[in-house]
Amino acid sequence: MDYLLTLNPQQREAVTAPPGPILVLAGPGSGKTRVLTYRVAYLIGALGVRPFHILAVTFTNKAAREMENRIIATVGAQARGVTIGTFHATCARILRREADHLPFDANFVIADTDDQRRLIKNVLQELNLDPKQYAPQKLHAAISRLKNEGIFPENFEPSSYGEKVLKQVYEAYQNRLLSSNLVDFDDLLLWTLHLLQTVPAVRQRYARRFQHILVDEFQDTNLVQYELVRLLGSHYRNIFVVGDADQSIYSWRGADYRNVLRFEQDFPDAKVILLEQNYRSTQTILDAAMAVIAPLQGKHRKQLFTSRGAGQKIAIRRVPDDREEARYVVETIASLVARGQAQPGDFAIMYRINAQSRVLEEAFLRAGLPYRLVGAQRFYGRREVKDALAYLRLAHNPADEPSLMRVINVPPRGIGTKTIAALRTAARRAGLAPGTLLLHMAAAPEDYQNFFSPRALKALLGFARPLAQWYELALSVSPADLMATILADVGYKEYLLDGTEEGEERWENVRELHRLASRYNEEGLSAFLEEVTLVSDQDTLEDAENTPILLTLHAAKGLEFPHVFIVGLVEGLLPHSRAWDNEDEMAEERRLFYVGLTRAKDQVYLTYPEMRMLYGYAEPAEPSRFLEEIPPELTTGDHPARGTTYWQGPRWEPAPAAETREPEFHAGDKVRHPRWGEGLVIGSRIKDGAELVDVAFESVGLKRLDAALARLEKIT
DNA sequence: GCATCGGATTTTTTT
DNA sequence: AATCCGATGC
Repeated sequence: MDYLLTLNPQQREAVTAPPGPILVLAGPGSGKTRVLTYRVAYLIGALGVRPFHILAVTFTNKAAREMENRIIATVGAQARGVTIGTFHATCARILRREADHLPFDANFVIADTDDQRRLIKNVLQELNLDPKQYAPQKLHAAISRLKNEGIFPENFEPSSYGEKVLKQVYEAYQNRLLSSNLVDFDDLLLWTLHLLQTVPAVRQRYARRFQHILVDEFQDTNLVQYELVRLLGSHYRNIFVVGDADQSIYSWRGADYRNVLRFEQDFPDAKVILLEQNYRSTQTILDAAMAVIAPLQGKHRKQLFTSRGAGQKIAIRRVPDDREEARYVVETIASLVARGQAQPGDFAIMYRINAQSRVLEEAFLRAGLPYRLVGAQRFYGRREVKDALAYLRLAHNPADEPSLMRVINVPPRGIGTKTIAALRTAARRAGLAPGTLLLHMAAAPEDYQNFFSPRALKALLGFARPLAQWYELALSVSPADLMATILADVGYKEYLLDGTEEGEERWENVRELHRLASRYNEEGLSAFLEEVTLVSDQDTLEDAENTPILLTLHAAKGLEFPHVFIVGLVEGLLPHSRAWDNEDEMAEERRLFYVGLTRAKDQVYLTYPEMRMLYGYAEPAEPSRFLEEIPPELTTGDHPARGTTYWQGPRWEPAPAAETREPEFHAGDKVRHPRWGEGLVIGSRIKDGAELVDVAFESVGLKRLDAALARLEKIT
């Protein structure tokens, strides 16, 4: 147990605490991953707990893999018996095993966001609801919220007309999922909870099996997850949770950091251990980070400290726009690397929204420097990848309606909206999923002659017959071979390769997917489909390569880098404009910035552009309020409070009177711009005290300008 | 049934 | 800017 010697007293206290409920409040960089890992090792090595009786829940699959490897390194191969995984993956395993008690069967497929949206749109159509009035996205979010609170459609009591509609949609949506043998992300948790609540035998089996439960990132669990932990731990009460309320950044997906308080209430005998010493960052970085979250009130206000010393000041840089910002990032990295002061892999560039990655990518490409982008979306979100996966899912489970609808006419095979509507109707009458009906049709086409026009029947059979073959084939061949067969059958390669470069790229992606599938020869199709659906963004990150990494602040959680850039520090982006009128969301933006800052070991670089791109237009941007709150003495460069004149002239204040100000420019005015020449004013409006003028220039087309900044001159 | 065009709409973060 | 949607014409 040499590893115990490497821990500080608080860490050791946590690792060696006697069984029972334990709450570890761990600041960033305080070694919580080590504590969790060693705790498992200690349970096995010192207390003789059998790995089979341990459940460890992590936030990403990558974290799960790492933890497993580290436990194995500490206590040996027997550690493989520990159940380690994300909530979602663990629940999926339980549901497959216990499917007998549930309204779907064990080979269910997990519906991703895309499937969910598709289904909701279908449901709206079926219920004759206008998707303009009831935005599918909003409904989806509302349904997800209900699920995260543990509410099934039948338990939802609507209290307004809107909620009544919501209930209707939720009900229909849930039925669709079930008839397609699908389970969405939230369902994985919800059905597992339902199972544990309603089938005592199952609850007891798992509660007795998991003598010890450990949960990482506890501040980002939602209510259902909390209940799951509580029920699974109900027999032994050995629940070890680690979290940091200041790093709670997922409330929009139902996470509730108050689970930390709830835990203290539900387990009044819980031992609470504080880890405050930071082993990651310099004191300057910690001081800046604490300043950012100082306005938040909390019960346990932490004082982060390190023995590493002050270190470098935080570099703040003001830049004209996002392109210059990206150039600054790339040049700074290149010059530090050239001078031998850092390795390319020492750098991470973080941003608030994914859209910001593009300009950065372009800058790296232009400079000819390699980079890595963290984000599953990048690959698994591609149309061609989704198509190929939909085919595989369909072969695995023909009842999968979203997958069927996705590919039934891709490549085009004469099955249009009319035919699909007829197929749907026929399926509903027969009480079958459309895909199942197609299987029947392939076997006995004559049964359907009366229902479909000859033309429709022929088109449908053109799909139904191969589908029936794939369904057979799926049982006997590997996922990779199945994929190859299907794609060859439908001529997918020819469909993609249309002579354009984009087509080439798409086909490359399909081949990449095929390569991934070939890793699942042993585990089979079901495992492959599950893996590709549950990948998290971080899971796509491979450690080996020595290149800078681009990622969102959310994806940065749990990671650390010597040098961290956070870009786009302007009002509207960080904090995001969606948080402007909501105190809770604003607090979360603050924590998000805090998470970003505390990822850095040695040096932080913050940048803010004067102009922000929005929907293709440049708009003037104000420095983020968070930037101003960092004590200037911790920084070098362009701290907004350093008295650097912001815009030319007096600083632009959104005065109340300005709201009623009349625009100086009007549609029809002719104007001249020093750079773009003559143009015609299309319109002008006052927004936040600034006059925004839309001008159509002969030279460059339509531009939106701030009248106070652009030197626009009226001409007659 | 399908391709094309123009207009509207969009972006927060992700399992 | 990029994508999605619906209307139009073939």
